[in-house]
Amino acid sequence: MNYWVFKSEPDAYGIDHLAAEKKKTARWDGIRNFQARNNLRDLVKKNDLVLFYHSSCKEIGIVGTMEVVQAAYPDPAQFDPDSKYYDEKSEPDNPRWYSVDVRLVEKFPEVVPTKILKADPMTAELSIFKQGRLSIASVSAAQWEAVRRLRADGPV
DNA sequence: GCCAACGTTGGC
DNA sequence: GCCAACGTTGGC
Repeated sequence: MNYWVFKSEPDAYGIDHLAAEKKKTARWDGIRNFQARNNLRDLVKKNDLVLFYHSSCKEIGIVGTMEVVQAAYPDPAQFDPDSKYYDEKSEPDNPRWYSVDVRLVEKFPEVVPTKILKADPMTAELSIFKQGRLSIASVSAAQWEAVRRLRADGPV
């Protein structure tokens, strides 16, 4: 089983949106970056665990955890001309973009903010800080454990 | 809202 | 296949 971090702007889709979904489950779609796509399509598997990261917002940081409930399948939005994720270059028999389905496991009582994450030697190495654009990135078991610890010891 | 950093595109 | 220009992301 692998660990991941998924990034999203909460104004567009945040953890509270996921919490409000039926069965707290939703399609994670709109990934339009090739390296993120490769991770999603080839490496993200059912039952993998995911950190939910809020970017470009007031409280930037890790806000909870999710579980992958459905491995990669073609993102239907790429074929929908009305979607902002429409991609005219993608063909149905050779889709460019993929989605997975995720279920909310836990919303943290407090955001674990970037300041705290960057202060910890383990989580400072998270790829979200190393490679800004990667919206789907792997997390080591040690990093996952470090986040769990920061969450438990975090600011009151 | 600004600006730096990076991914993608397109001309050669 | 390189690389400059462009657009977008994302932290502050």
